[in-house]
Amino acid sequence: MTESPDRRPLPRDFFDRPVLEVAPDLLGRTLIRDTDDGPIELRLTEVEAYAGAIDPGSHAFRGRTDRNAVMFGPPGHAYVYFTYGMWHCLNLVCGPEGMASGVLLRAGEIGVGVELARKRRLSARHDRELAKGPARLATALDVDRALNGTDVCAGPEAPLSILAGTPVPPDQVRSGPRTGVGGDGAVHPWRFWIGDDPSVSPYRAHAPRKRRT
DNA sequence: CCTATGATGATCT
DNA sequence: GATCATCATAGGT
Repeated sequence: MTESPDRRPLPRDFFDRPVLEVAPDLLGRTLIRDTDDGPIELRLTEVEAYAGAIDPGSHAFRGRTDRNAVMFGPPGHAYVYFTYGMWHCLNLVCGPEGMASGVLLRAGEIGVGVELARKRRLSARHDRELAKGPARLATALDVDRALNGTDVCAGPEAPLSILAGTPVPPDQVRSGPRTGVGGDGAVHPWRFWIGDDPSVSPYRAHAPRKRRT
């Protein structure tokens, strides 16, 4: 007997906590993207915590800029950034306000709207790869910087929102170093995922880029 | 399965 | 000019 997912929106208080509490608690929650063609729903299976101004791995580490301004605002809002010249990544801002902490949404399993996600992810050979990785997740859900700053606690009518879903029991949560984060930010096991879930992305250690000639 | 590499542009120094 | 919270592809095992 399994309990059905909770369709209530996560309250803003959920995000107004330290990011290391919020991040593992996001696993199993339901992210909804209300597109022009219909809704896409995703069950979160992998996230990473970024602890703002005290975290060398965080975009907020060197202070507020035009790009990261949303991170310094109130919790429960989307921070979307563009990277590597091609990709978008989606974060949710956590509290306390001003700490500029956030959770990178790294992977999930598409429930509703699989056909819509497939159209946006033509290179995916299996449905479990539709949102396996942060840029794939953003692509599958048609998330770009137009959604930067969206309040995700406003309910499923909003273009991007999150429902309580089915939280994951602590004994199913795994943790380890963050993907692609090097230097002093690499020591913290601030990546969280659901054990044995097929939609979780493979771990990649930080690799310095080779110099172009 | 695995590793290596090019793509591509905003952002920051 | 270098870096970047990445991905798709090519080719080897």
